[in-house]
Amino acid sequence: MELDERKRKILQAIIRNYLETGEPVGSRTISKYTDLNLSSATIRNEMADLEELGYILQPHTSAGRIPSDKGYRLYVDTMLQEKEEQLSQATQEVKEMQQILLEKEDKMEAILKQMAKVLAVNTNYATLVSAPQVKGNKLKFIQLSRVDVRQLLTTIVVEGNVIKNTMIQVAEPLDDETLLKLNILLNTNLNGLPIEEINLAMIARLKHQAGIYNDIIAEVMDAVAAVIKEDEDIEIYTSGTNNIFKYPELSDHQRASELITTFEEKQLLTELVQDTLTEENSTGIQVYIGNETPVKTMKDCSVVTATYELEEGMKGTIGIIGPRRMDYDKVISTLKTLKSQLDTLYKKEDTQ
Amino acid sequence: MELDERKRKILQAIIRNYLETGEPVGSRTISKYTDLNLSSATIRNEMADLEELGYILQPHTSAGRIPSDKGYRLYVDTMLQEKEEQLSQATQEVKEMQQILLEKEDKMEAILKQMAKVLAVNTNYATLVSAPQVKGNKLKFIQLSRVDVRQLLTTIVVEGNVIKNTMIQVAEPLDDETLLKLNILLNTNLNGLPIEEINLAMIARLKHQAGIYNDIIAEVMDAVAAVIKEDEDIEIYTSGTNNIFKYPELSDHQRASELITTFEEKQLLTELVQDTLTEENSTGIQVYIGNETPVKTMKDCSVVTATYELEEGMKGTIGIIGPRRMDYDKVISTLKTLKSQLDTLYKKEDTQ
DNA sequence: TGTTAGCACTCCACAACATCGAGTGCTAAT
DNA sequence: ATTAGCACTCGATGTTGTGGAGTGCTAACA
Repeated sequence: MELDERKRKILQAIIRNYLETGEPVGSRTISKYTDLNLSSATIRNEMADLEELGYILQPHTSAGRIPSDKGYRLYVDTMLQEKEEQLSQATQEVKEMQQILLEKEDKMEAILKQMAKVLAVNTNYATLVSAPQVKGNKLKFIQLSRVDVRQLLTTIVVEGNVIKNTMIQVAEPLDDETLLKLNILLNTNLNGLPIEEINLAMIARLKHQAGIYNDIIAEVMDAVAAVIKEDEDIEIYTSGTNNIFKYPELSDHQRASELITTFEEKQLLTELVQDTLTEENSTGIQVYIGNETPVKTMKDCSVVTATYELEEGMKGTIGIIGPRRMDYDKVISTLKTLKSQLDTLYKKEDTQ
Repeated sequence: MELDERKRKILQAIIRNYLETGEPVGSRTISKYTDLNLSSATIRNEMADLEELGYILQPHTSAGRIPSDKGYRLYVDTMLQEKEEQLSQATQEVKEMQQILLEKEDKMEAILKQMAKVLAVNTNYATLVSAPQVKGNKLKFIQLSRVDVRQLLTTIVVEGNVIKNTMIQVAEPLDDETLLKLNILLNTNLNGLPIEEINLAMIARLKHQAGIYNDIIAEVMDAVAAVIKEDEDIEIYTSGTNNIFKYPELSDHQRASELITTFEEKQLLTELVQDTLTEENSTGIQVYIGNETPVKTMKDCSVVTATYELEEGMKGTIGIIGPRRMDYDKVISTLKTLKSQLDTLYKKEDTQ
């Protein structure tokens, strides 16, 4: 059996209708909904075929049909309609984002949180934003300052202006000259190095050069190591988790509790983010339908993600999590627009 | 009508039983549960009295009784049993906390998150931890560093070792000498000042002294202002929100959705934290029962909070949010122990 | 006078049952 | 190939009835 044009149209109609209502859709509905001018009986025959082909399924014998994962997949891959109006509608949220990014000060964290929130409010789905990873970035600046007689402050700036601080308690006071020497030593040796390359061998060499300042160097290196390590567990911000209650198919106790937990324990989401970052395709947009998602607790959800790249190597993820019957059109076009805005942001800034 | 000893005992028995089961408790149950050796009929009479006095109520005519807010209040105020075993049991979690605090490095944020989590896992309630506020604290260290030709890094350390950074873009490069001068100017003028006192008048004076470096001073002051402002909105960490699903009385759609939203939009919790911090009583522990809580969405919950003080003026809050029928005994003793641990932490550290 | 046994009554929870209607598959006619 | 018609299925919804837990009240008792 073939999936001819008419079957495709009917499938499309079924999915569209189901996305709107969330109810199984029957043959009579389709018979009127489409401009195919076919009777419900004909539709019924076609539907039986579509079911056999695996694109739709029946919750029970005398109910209408709902799309299967395979059906959604086909829809997402080949049937999305990029209407103009849709696009302009999508930019609604994107405009708000731009506003946020313009006022961006330097509080990356606050911006990302805000982004997640605006997206959630506008889409009525749960959202997720991962902070850009500094993977492969270079150390730009390192400094020791004396804050107190026995307290030193390590300040480390990585490319992309990620700033980290650590306090170090020293056993015996350092004089200004020593401090200056240490700073020069650190900067000449470490500046410009990708943070991943600052490893044990490097530390050993520095310790050697440091001579009597062994202990302090060791502590500073620990701080640097902490920075590197810290960036390994990705920061993820979520918003709109309560939106799941808007979709009955997700909000029974069992599922709701699992999902809420997943959103709270953000490390459960890293798998998703990682997957997105690695499996990047040409558009930078990925759609996970139902069981396709890497996170098992989301098997009844669909997830649409976009990978953005602020600067060379600074990649992050934006994700939207909702029910299978998600408004893919809107979500995808929103993410596409947002992604392109973010992608060009750095360049713009650079040339301004 | 008086609340005599027997009535108290019956009330206590009703509450205890209800805390365990969550079901309305009937006269027959109490008749056997207590060692009063009274028949169910007698209990019934007493229960009618207790209801008239407002300590208990009936969900419907032929159901048992459940405690009213007034009943819970009396229980919490006068009937808590601080068994020894209870206390030692409570310290279970506290020990984990101590562990966490010992490994504390300097990542306040991580510690607080972890604290919230451990508490949530152990108690089966939702938890909240607010970061200590720096209110009234003094500026300890301020420094400008050149990171790049046109980028300056402002590092500000406040007492209690809260560190803030801001990047400043400057129009034209500064030479080393100027930078040094600026640093001296900033430190001599600002060090030791309570951050609240760094206001417009101060800025004006500095601008005057700064002469041609007007612009940079202005920017630095903005950064300082940002630090102050930032500490106004309290940081709150929550955990175990999914625990609400363990209590049927909280987990219908309506309530669950509201609660989840409240926990996600943490600013909705600031009111609670503020209230706790201001209305501090002798024990430092506060119990809000049902409608007593400042947050309306929690009218079906009870909240127990503790105020801890790391250093002079650095106060924070720990809270446990659960159903009205919360295990007050356990929660309160856990929080008491934890609070005292935190309160003494700073002193210990200082003298070690 | 306080306590208790007994009893009629109330009301919810739960199960059994009936009903309705949307939707189907199939057949036969067009 | 399409469609009208029909018997059938099955969940959703509503009705009814029964059981049991619990009450309040009364009368008897210590």
